[in-house]
Amino acid sequence: MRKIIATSALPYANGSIHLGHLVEYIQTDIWVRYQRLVGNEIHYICADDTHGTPIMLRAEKEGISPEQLVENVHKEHSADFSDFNISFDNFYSTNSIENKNLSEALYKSLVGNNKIEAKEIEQFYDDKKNMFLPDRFIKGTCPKCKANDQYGDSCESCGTTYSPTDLIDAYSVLTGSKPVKKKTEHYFFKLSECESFLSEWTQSDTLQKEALNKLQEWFKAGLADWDISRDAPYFGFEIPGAPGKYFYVWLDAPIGYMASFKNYADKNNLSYDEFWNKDSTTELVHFIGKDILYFHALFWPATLKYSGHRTPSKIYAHGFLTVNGEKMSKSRGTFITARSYIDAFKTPDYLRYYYFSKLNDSMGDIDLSLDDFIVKVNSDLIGKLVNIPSRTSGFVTKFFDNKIMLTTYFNESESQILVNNILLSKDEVTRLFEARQFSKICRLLISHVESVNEFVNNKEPWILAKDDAHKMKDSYLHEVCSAALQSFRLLSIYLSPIMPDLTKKIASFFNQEEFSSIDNLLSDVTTIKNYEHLLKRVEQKDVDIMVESNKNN
RNA sequence: GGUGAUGUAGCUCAGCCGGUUAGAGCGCAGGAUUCAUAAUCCUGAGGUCGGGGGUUCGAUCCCCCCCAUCACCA
Repeated sequence: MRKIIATSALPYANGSIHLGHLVEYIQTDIWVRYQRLVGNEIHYICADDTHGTPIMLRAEKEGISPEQLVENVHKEHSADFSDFNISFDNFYSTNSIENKNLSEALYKSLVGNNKIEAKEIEQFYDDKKNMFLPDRFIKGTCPKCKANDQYGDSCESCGTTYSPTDLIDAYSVLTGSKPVKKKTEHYFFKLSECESFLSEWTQSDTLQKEALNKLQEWFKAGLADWDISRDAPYFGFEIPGAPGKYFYVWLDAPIGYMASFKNYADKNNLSYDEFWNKDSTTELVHFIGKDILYFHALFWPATLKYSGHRTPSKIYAHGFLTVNGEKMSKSRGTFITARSYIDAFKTPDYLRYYYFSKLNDSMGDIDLSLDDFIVKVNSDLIGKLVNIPSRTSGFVTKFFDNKIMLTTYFNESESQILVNNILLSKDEVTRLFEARQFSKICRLLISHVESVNEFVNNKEPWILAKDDAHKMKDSYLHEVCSAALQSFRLLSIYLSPIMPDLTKKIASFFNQEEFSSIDNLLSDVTTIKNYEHLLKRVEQKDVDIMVESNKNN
């Protein structure tokens, strides 16, 4: 049995969860639920990322403390994840005592290993607000295309990147005053000294090919030391022995994975050390978006390595979400929040299925086409999948007292073959789950679903039902309906990591609590409940309501 | 600007190391069927595989250029 920690990236506690975030949480959750289904020990860990200037300033604007803000957001995020059936074992916060202790401890180890260096740098400063300004809090006119109100790091109009000094008429977003340069001492993590380790680590089957390509660019450019400190005022952890200096949010954010696990392990009698010690034999798997590859494939393993910990086993990066082929947009209503989706559809399964049908192991972007969403979900799930019990269980209820035959008692070769083909797909399905080839699983399973419908069509149970001989137990009619229903049950087990709401209902239809293991596919299920419709169609008007509600945000 | 990715039937996507008539689902047309909350099954039409050039006996799949879209540039 494998022992695994899986993580999804920590959502920033500065805004609501939207459908773009959910690509990652749904992808991870499906993978995690699959691991549980095959009996591996897996701990799904996450937390809110709570520190940094944007959070400090937003709290100030709302007239509350940053602590209060991140607590409010934590409640909102927790409810969103729960409603999407994201099965975290722990969803914690980086603003926690465990994270403070671990961040300090890791930092001290880095200092002990001579990987931290203090350097004096110059930064922009807002002297009305008395604080240093991150690049994105400085705006001005683009030196190249003269577009107004461009951020301090790059121009959204022409795409040029530059430093804030290049801007014409730069001003502070906070006060409008002209930023002035000011010297300050910062702490740097000497990433430049980690090159040989990182070069080796990144090539040890921890990354996707595309990610590796990307890293080659960075290696080619040479690794620069990493500025890990910020000056007060800053919402975060103060650096030990350095009053007024705080850890940069990206230092303590990934340590939040450890902190969340520590918090969880302490409550559940698990060994923290077994998972994080240098010589750990457990697996550490990070699911991330391709935008934060830099942090997870360079800083993070280097931080772990030089603080005496194990390094990640796998970094799985996914692409971005587009809606209707375009970047999510607030004015078009395609910047869709998790909450508005749930309000409109009540169950996450439609979206979980749709993402599942499109996801694979690459870093490519995926598109949520809302028209396609409606037809795909309705056609695959309602038209084909749920149609199986809908069209066959009536006979079982009417003639066979809700009893279905065990597959081992099937006499007829076609019903045996139908079920066997589905059983035989188990290895393929598990292999594809493990490899995150979700869209391939989807095609495979739907083709089985189609075979079941084809089988029912060919066997014409409604004709058989006109003959009294077929209304007897173990008759051919009984076998045909049982084969369809048993097939449906097996397919539902394969689908259970994807659609927990739906498959829980299906389990209950077969008088089972839930589908908890893939190992006993042929458990002795013999009775069904009277059929009640399992899933409602997706209506255009629900999509419209959702899109409309996002236009006002 | 540099780097990387993407561009395959109306739509959403598959296409392994280059190799016989390029695939699926949806949609569309025709047919079968009526058990199922217009749900199923069969058949069919549909593509100069972004454009141009090259390598090769042969390229959607390799190389170069161009166009479009997107991302990253710490």
